[in-house]
Formats: sequence, structure tokens, C-alpha cells
Amino acid sequence: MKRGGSKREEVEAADSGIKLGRLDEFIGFRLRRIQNQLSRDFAAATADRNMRSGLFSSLSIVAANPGISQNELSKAVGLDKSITVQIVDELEKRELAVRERSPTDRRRHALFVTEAGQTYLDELFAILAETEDAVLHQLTRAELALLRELLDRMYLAYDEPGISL
Amino acid sequence: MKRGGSKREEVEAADSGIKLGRLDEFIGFRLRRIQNQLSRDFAAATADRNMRSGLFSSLSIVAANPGISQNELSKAVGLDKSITVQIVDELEKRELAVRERSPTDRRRHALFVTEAGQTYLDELFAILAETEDAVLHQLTRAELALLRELLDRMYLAYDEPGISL
DNA sequence: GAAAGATAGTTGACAATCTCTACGATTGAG
DNA sequence: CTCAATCGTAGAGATTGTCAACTATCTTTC
Repeated sequence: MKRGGSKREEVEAADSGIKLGRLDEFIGFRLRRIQNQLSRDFAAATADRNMRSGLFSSLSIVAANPGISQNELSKAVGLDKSITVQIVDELEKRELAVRERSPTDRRRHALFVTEAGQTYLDELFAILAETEDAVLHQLTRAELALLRELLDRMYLAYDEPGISL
Repeated sequence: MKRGGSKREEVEAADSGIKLGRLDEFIGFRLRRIQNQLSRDFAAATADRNMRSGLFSSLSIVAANPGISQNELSKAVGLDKSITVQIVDELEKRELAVRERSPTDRRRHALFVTEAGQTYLDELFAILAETEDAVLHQLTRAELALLRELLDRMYLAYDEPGISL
């Protein structure tokens, strides 16, 4: 690993006197920490909206790929087929998306976002943008672009990414 | 596991056609994506070691804060008291840590890492470092330092962080 | 110094997810 | 036509987190 210098800072959690110790040396820890906060904030901001775990990401993948099959969706989101069934069930029940049998292959269900689903997505994306802004306004535009690039470069280290939202 | 295929899964155009759509615009998405891969890799690399979810982070917090109480640990790790009980139960059963009654306040259990626990931690930290290196070698030293700083700056946007591992 | 209330740890009931396996329908290869 | 693979579905089981008691201690208050 890298940790060249031995500048030993006392790393504590805000007001409690708890130290993080070696955990603090790891990027993964920092990533998780922020990501946790972000998703917590997002969850809080959408508490009234009946959000289920993979629902938002699934819906937005469907929106970006009209006619996608459930199987493809499963792989894209990184969930098991059986979970995708439940999610699509709920999407359909709430009329955010619809299943249509594929005419060419009658085993497949082609998925499409309804207008209500589009509206729902717009709302959630707006909330998400707001949530992120609360944190990102700490960075300049240039820094933000750089951060994006670094994260992408890291992600490309994986030969077969697999989106896993 | 890193390769999440249920059966044989060709490296073919698995996610070739799938677009991310607006999801791709968000930093949180990129964070989660990498963080997911990292923890998946870490889980795979430690599959033989009986890792339970909060166990590693809890143990390392205890190591960094000898004598910490279970309550403090709960808050630090961001888990419910009742889960912490289970985790400490397992830590004790595996002789990685011990509970000792506090002499000043007999309600509290002061937690300490055993030598075996220290060894265990060393191993896991080594694995974690390896796991991260696989991704981080894409970045130069300078970029890595910058990334750290940007992430920290983002995190400090929260007045009352709350570690939540 | 005794009663009332707060706090630490524990337990168990419960709900939400994810994993795994199996099954019917459909397709495609031979 | 036969047989294997794929898509969607369903259900059993494990894991994990939430929540509401309950005990034993401590602290506050009168």
C-alpha cells in the first residue's frame, strides 16, 4: 500500500472521542462513509414516497433502456432474477412501468416506463441532485470533474464491471 | 463473489447494450459502484474466514479504542445496540475480543481485543490493502492524495458525521 | 437515603432482503 | 420431434436490521 509518511493524526469521530485507527487509512472506508451518508439522506428525503431498495435504480435503468428484459435488468442492477420479479411487480402495481410480451420471443417481458413512472423518476432525480449538492458544493467545478474522472478510472480497473447499483 | 453469475456466464455482451441514462450523472452512483465492487472483492477474499457483516469494522474500532463500551461501539459503527450484542457475542466466542465489567460503572462492558484478535485484524487489514491496491494502482500517488482530500472535504460537509461503517 | 427516572446490556418477535432451487412455458438446435 | 437452454416465476431458508420489552445498574430529586 502507499502510506509513506508516519504523520500520526488523531482521527476522531466528531464530538465523541472515538478513534478510527487504521480504518482511516483506507479509501474504501472513506467511500463507504460518504456513500452511506448520501443514501441515508436520500432515503430520508424520499421517506414519504414508498421507496423500496432496488426500485429507483431499476426504474431508471428501464427508462434508459426501453424494452429491456427482466433478465438484462437483473444483470444491470446486480440483483437476482427473483428479486427483479418482485421489483417489477411493484413497479407495475404502482403503474410506474409495464410489462409487455416480446412479439419475437414470447418468453421475454419487455419493460417500459409509464408516464407516471417518468414523472416519479424526475422527482427522484431532482431529490437526488439536491441531496448531492449538499455535499458537493464543497468542491469547485474543476475538482468535481477531477473526482469524476478519478472514480471512473478506478472503476475501469475491473475488466467485467457489472453495474451493481 | 466477484463474478456474480449463477451458472456459466460468457464474457459476451452481457452489459454491452445497457445504458445508464441519467444515473451516470451522479457522483453518488459512482461512489456506490466502486464501493460495491470493493466490498464484494473483500468479501470474496475473506470468504474462508467466516466474516460477518459488522464484525471487521467493530473489531477494528475496539482495537483503536480499548475499553470502549458496547453502546459507544454501536454509535460508532452505526448499528443498533442489539446487533452489537450479537457481534460482540461472536467476537468473544471466537476469542477475538473480551468483555470486562467496568469497575466504575458495573452496567458497562469494557471491550478489549485479544492477541488472536489483533492477529486476525492484521490479516484482514492486509487483505483489505491488497483489495484496494487492485483498484488504486490506476492512480498516481498525487492523485490518490488528492482523492483522499476531496473525499474528506465532502465528508466534512456534515456537521455531525456519525461514522456509520 | 428512598423513589423515580435514565442508561447499558440483553432478548425475542418481527419485517425486509437476498440466495438458492425448482418449475412451467417457450425457444432453438440437431 | 426431441432435448437442452433461457425467461419469468414461486417458495423455502438464511441473514440482517428494527423495535419493544426487561434486568441491573446508576443518577437525580426530594
